[in-house]
Amino acid sequence: MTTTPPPGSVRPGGRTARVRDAVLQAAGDALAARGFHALDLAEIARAAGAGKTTVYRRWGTPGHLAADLLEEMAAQSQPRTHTGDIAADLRANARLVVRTLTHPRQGPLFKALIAASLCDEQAAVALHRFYAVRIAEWAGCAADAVERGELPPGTDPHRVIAAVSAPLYYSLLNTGEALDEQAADRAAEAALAAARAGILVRTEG
Amino acid sequence: MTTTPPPGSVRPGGRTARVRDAVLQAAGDALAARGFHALDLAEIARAAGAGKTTVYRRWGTPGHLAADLLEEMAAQSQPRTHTGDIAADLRANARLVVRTLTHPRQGPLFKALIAASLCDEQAAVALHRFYAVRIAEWAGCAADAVERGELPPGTDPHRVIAAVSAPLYYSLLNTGEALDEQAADRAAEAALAAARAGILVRTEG
DNA sequence: CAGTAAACGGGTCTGTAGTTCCGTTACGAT
DNA sequence: ATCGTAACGGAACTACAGACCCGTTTACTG
Repeated sequence: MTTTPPPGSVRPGGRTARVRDAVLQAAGDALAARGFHALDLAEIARAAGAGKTTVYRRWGTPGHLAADLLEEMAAQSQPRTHTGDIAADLRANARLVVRTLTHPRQGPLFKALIAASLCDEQAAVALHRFYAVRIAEWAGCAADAVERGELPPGTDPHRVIAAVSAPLYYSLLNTGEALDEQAADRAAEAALAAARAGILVRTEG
Repeated sequence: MTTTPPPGSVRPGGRTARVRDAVLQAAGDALAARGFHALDLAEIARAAGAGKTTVYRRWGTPGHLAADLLEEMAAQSQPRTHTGDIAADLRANARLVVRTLTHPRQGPLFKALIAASLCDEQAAVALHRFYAVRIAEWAGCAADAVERGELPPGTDPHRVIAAVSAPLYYSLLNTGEALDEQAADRAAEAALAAARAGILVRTEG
């Protein structure tokens, strides 16, 4: 019993890569425009100029397609700012999150991808990896702040960054509260206050 | 042009109410067991012992069914604790949220309902109302704390309660981090630290 | 308690998402 | 440059979610 390699993995270049790019682009557009529930693989194939069979063979379900898009997004993750001041760095991070979530394309896209992660296990894993990458990128500024003595020793840089985003996503998903620059700055300051109070420390386990 | 009243609104008692209860129960079970994407109205009808036509006529789409379930849940919202100590109250709230989100039925159900809110506008409105009700219920303990001088004047009780839940939902949805009692206590303490620092105040607007 | 129409529900029909088949294209190894 | 086969893609097929029809049950009114 030999395991058949997944389609697209043996000859990943040329046409295969072009099809993947076109399909992921079309999937992103469709997710942003209509949401995860309306993701129709046949329509994606049409928009991408690819064959319906191809899309079904390589991705199979909307969830797997969303997962692949998330992996691509994680791979193209952008670098953080470096102001050398923890308050300014956290504020920059919070404002970036708000700008992303209120962006006419990115906002709905992120909502759709979160919906996908709640409907498909593979998409969930990909989404968690995506946020792990984003948090790891920004954790540097909190680690530097500990180094400089701006935050208590033992502070977990990942927890600090996560604490900045958390209230923003809570507004987006749970309460539907508006996201603006004030909300961003408040989120950054709240995370900073908690970190300074020594709440966001590493825990053994 | 007379507007036709929605089915079930003219004769809301007797059989109509029984069917609604059975359908919402079956919908909750299905959402918890298989998630929002797998919500099939015909299957719900079968499980509820109702006619397929009835379910399609009264709810029409999975999103509307989820919205109705959320309204029912908001109406049956449970009262909060009253310890008279803000730290203890926030910890109780955080632990309740963690217990709910890790509950074998409630956890998947909440995930499914959030997925529904990201796929259907009506479900989104219902979800936001649900959290508004929950937050309003618990905001009392923060308002009392301001009254007692445990929190700075001008503190927004709703923001304090939202700040407790936010990191827990962020772990559930974005990072996939485990939710335990430690996480609950940390969330409560972080919210308290931010509130004491005067970050979570009402803003004019 | 009787009459009316609101709501239910079984049976049937249909549009379409997803599968399968098979010929064509072109990646990549030699 | 040549060749084997991985991957693509058009077209026909199938299963089933969701719509429709119409007879039956029953909630509310007076």
